[in-house]
Amino acid sequence: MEYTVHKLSQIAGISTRTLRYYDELGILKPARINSSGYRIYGQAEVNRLQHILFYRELGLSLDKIKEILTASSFDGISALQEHHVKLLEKRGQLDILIKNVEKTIAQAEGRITMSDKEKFEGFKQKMIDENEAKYGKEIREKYGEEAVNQSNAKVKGMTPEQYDEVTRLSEQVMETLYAAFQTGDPSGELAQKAAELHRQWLCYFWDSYSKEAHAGLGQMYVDDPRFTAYYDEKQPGAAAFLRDAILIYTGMQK
Amino acid sequence: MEYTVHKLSQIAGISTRTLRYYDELGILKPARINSSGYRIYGQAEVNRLQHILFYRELGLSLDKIKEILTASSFDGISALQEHHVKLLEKRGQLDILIKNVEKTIAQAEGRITMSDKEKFEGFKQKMIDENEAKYGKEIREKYGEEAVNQSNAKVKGMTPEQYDEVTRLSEQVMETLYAAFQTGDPSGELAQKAAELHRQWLCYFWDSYSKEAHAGLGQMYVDDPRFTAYYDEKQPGAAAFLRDAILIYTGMQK
DNA sequence: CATAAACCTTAACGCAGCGTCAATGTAAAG
DNA sequence: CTTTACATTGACGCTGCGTTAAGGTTTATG
Repeated sequence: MEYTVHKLSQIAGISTRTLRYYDELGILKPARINSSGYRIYGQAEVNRLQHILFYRELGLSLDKIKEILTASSFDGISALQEHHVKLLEKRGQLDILIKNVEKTIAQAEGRITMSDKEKFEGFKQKMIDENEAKYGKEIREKYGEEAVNQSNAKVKGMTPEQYDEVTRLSEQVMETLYAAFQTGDPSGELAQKAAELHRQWLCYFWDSYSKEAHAGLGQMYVDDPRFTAYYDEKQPGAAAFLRDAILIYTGMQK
Repeated sequence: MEYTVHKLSQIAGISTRTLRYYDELGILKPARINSSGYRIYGQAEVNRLQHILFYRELGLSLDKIKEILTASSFDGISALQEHHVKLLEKRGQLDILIKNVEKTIAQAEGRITMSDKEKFEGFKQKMIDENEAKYGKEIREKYGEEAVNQSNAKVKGMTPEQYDEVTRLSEQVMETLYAAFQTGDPSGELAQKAAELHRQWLCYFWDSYSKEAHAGLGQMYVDDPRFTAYYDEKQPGAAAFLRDAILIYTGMQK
């Protein structure tokens, strides 16, 4: 596909000004200029822009991004793997911040005490910035390429079709679950469909399916508060609702 | 405690320049000025700064932050609860970005196909900004105050001591688990301690404990890939290791 | 007791990463 | 053939500080 500034800005969610600025800086030049002087971007530029946005998300300056991208040693795939590592780190920081605000609420309500230092845990971007030196070198040396990707092991063993299907399924489970939750009836059609989709999704990871194990997993969604938070994030009570739907679906409870 | 600019900047992880700038803007004024003209901050200012940093983290301009904080209707606790909601949303966005990079890697390796649009999923901060209107109003109206806090329901029912204990315990589980993982022996002393800590942690959420349920939960940590990722994030294989340790601990397997 | 180190102050300029006009040209649709 | 929706190159403006300058204060140490 070929894109003009406007089209590319649309799909990337940025402004046309930004694209022209990146051109001006030499960080993202269009593939060619047409007869009217319009910037035309191709596939390579789309991918390059994605890299730019990842780096920007991680707080790098445009200067550094240019430096990295124009380096002869730049390799797309290993860069993506570095993005992955850094994004997980960033999520770790966010988790700390979330714990922070939870604790602060508890403290404001007089349920716990909290030091002033604790009140600022999770804000520090310093850690991320300092890691820039390490970033992509030390980490990989320390754990090796394979270990870094090991968490994707199950996904990696899949065919493209399976991968697509499992992604689609997990999204469908969520969508259906939330829609079903609105009805309030775990034995209803929507809720049972959610349970069925959940079963299909599970079968991509389980060697053999059993009703008991399925029902057990549903119970765990309620038993473990971290998992409850996962499902309840968008709709509180969704985890318990899913468990009830699964219990009915598996016939373990009427 | 009372702090000078330097001390406060240290514990908050920001620069002294920033503190003076916030003073200049009238967004965070010191509690008093001492005889030498030094800025002295007190407890109220520490809390206010924390609010400022939360809002800044969520992308608000200093102008808006000032507006919010100086409004007569400002309430600390409900602001904290709004921070909580927004931070969870932000983590959702981050999760999308992480999925994005994982898919992009798979695509680069030729395992799946991916549209150009998909390559920019998760970058959009627009969604967050657009939600600002809803933020804290619609959500609370729809589900009611209690429902919003329902995910914390279990935690809320705890005494300060219990809350502290459960937080400490979950950290200990992780630490002990990772240390045990290094030994490679799920029947070893460290691994069994991790299982014991895990049991203690569970008992804060379960009404009654049974070996079978505990062992079942351990199995679920491996069955559900999302949960596996939770434990495997720092050390791949940790989830399966914990399951094995629990199986031995509960006597369900030698 | 002096003096160096480590703080504090205000004032002013500088910079990145765009947003936002302005003035103008081009493509596609009715 | 005109309107509408694009495109172009400037150029100025803004936010949120970093940084330096030119100086006062406090504390530790020889």
